[in-house]
Amino acid sequence: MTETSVRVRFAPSPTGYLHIGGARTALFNFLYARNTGGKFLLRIEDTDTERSSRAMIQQILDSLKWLGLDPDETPVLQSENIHKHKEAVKKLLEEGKAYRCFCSKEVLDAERDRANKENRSYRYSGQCRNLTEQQILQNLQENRPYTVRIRIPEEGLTRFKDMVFKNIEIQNREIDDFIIMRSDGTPVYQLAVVVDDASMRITHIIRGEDHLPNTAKQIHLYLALGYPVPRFAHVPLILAPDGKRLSKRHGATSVGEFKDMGFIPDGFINGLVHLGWGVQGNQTVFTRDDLIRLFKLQDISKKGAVFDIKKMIWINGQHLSLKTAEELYTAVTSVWIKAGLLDEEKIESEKLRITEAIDLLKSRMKLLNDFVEFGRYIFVDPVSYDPAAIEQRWTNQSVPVLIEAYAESLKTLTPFTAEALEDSLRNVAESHHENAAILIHAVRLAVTGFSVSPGLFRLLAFLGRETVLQRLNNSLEYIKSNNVILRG
RNA sequence: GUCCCGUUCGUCUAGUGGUCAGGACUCAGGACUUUCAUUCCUGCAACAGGGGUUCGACUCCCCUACGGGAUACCA
Repeated sequence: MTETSVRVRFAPSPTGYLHIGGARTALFNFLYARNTGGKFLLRIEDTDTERSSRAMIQQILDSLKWLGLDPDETPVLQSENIHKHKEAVKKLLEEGKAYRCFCSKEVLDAERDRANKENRSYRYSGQCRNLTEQQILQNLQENRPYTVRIRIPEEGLTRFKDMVFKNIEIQNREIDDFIIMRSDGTPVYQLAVVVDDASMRITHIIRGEDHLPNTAKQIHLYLALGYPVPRFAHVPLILAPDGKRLSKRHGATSVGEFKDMGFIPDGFINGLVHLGWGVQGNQTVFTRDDLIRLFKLQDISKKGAVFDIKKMIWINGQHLSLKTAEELYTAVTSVWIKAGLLDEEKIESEKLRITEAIDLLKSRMKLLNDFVEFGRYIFVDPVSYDPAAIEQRWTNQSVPVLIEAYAESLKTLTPFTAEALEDSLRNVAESHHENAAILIHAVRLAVTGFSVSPGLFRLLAFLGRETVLQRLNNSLEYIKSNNVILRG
């Protein structure tokens, strides 16, 4: 790769869990890097020590790992770069591109309040913009606290071409001489990002639309510091169903919660990518490789997207059927273990059998947790039967007779295969002058407890003679002892 | 308030001057002489409003409305 090769970063602040919005930003960065053969980096913006925590950093790292969005280089901690930030401020000060501001916070706040009350837009008065050497010296000698402000040109226009939002123009007079270093000597975010992105040699900044208005400010910093200005791509925000911005306080769900719901990474990512990205054609389900191949920043929409969990679940189901039972093995067995249906040893000892069970079920599942709810009967006899199904499938008076006859025939059936099981069932039905469907439904309910399941005969073959006979007998008993009303 | 941005079916989106405005989710029907939670088919449903420009606007321009973001010694 040449030195112009793409370097992008995801820069979360560890003040909370990684949620859907952050995950999507990380994903877009990752896809862009992979699509262009560039590097995907991670920087933790932990300068707000009050709100940041180690635990949160770990959570974010874990979530990214689960999503398969591993950074290509060691993650950078912003807090470790403070000396660089301070140096940059010093340099700006020396070159006169920034200046010390001795106005107190109280005075500033009061001015802002007044402006708001009078419905004027607030701007810094510029009090300290042109202090003389003399005045500055005197203030310093008096030990008056100061912040440092960047000097923004009073005239002119700042413009840049956003890769999503196209041409953006902002009048310089709209940009305040914003603070880049606090009175306690710590640099402010706006300065820190610019210095960090430059030192990480970031070529493309892909981030949320909420940073769009910050961009002009940052461009002035790049210019003042003599750094090359990177390209920007702002992605629209994700909205809650009421159209409001999705936030921690308002409907945002952490990545961990989606994992717990039973999403698999590829399904989740595919769902995520539809929030603000679309490509010509009718494809909805994309593998990771598809996305890497097709992803273009130009195809990101400018409109905020409302998050739709139903579609997300459907997409996850598509991925579940797309994957092989082997690929799903670890994920599915772990939910089964958690549900107490399996234990660790069997994962190894019954690998073949479990793989077959997954294969039987997977095309009908939407979330991993469905394997527990709808896959129970793979491991244990039904302890109850769906009441609606009882009403529908067991109330025919010939049901007990049919089940009994079928059970009888299964005692000696060889081989115990799907084909043989089906032939046998049809024979039983026919010899009793009944429709095979009646028996099929009755048996399914007996064996699974549900009115729905994978193909019945394959399932019976899988469960084996002993289990099937046991469950058929159980059902007979249930029908008898619970006085299931029989009608002709 | 000011600045910036946006507005195609309920939702996610395709569409860049001439299309019956396409697809997906959801929902409703139907098919698969075995169920559906799989699969397939069918149906419902959209260019925010008003002005221009043009032979012709969802597509270009302006205005209005609505929505979002930003306006911190937070990130």
